[in-house]
Amino acid sequence: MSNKAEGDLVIGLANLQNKIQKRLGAALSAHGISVTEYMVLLQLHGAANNRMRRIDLAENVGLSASGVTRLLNPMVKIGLVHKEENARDARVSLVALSDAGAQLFQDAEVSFNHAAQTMLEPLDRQQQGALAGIIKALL
Amino acid sequence: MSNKAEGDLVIGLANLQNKIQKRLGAALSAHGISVTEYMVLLQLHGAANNRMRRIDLAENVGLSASGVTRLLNPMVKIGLVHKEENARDARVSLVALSDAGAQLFQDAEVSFNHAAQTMLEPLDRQQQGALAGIIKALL
DNA sequence: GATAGATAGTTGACTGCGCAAGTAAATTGG
DNA sequence: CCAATTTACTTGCGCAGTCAACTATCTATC
Repeated sequence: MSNKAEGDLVIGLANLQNKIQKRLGAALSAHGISVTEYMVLLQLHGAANNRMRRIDLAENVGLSASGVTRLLNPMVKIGLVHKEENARDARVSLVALSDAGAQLFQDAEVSFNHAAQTMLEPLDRQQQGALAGIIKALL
Repeated sequence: MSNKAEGDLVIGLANLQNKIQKRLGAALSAHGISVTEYMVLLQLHGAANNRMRRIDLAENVGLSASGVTRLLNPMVKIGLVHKEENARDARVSLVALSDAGAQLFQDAEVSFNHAAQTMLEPLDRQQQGALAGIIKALL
C-alpha cells in the first residue's frame, strides 16, 4: 500500500510542467504575450461568436475572477480584446476577441504549436496517444 | 504537418497541472506549508547528509536563486531548516534539514502521497506505467 | 412586489517569485 | 601574485495572481 509511486509521478509532472511553461513563455514572448494571455486568446478564439463572460474565462484558464480582471486590463488597452455589455443581464461584461487579437492569436498559435511539437518530440506515437488518454482521464 | 495535436496535449498538461497544484496545496495546507516548501523538504530529505547548497536547491525545485533566498527565510525562522557555512568555500551557505523539518516532512509526505494517489486513481496500471515513461522521456 | 439571497465583477492589500544590480569570495591568466 | 572573470548569494523593484470586502444586479419567496 505504498503510494510513493504516485507521489513520484506527481512530482515528475510538476517538474515537467515547470520546464514546459518556461519554454512556452520564451516562445510566446516573441509575440509580446504571456502563456496566460495566450490561453485567453485561445479560449476566445474557440468560443461562440468569439466572446465569453469573464467568469467563464476565469474558469477555463484556471484563474480567479479578480485575476481575469487584472489580466484583461492591459489586453483591452492594447486592443486585443474589448468589453461588451449584456443587454439581458447588466451584471455580466462580455469579453470579445478583436480583429487584432485574432490576428495575434493566429501568429502566436504557430509558435506555440511548434514549441509544443519540439518538446514532445521524444515521445513516440504510442506514448503521445497514451498521454492524451491520461490527460483526458485525469481532467 | 499539423502540430495542433501537440499543442492540445501541452494545453491539457497545463490544465492538469493547474488542477493538481491546487489539490496538493489544499492537502499540504493542513501542515502549514506550500507545495514549493514541500519540494524543498523533499530535496533536503533526499540529499546527502540532509543538506544542500542553495543554488542546487534552486535548480532542483525550479526556482531562481533569489526565489530560494526568499522562500527559505521564513523556513529558517520557524526552524524547519537551518543555515550552515562551508569551510572550504565561504561563498556558499548550506541549507540543512532540522529535526523539526524532518518530522514535518514525514507527516506531510503522507498527506502528499495520499493526495497524489487519489488524483491518479482514474488511471489503470498500464496508464500509470506509461505516464512514468513519458515523464522520464520528457524531463 | 419587498426582502433575502445568489451571482458578476472590481478593488485593496498581500504573497510569491523573477530580473537586474550589488557584494563577497573563489578561480583563472598573464 | 595581481587583475579580470566567474560563482554564490542577497536585495530592490516590479508583475502576476489570490483572498476578502464591496457594489451592482438578478432571482426567488412570501
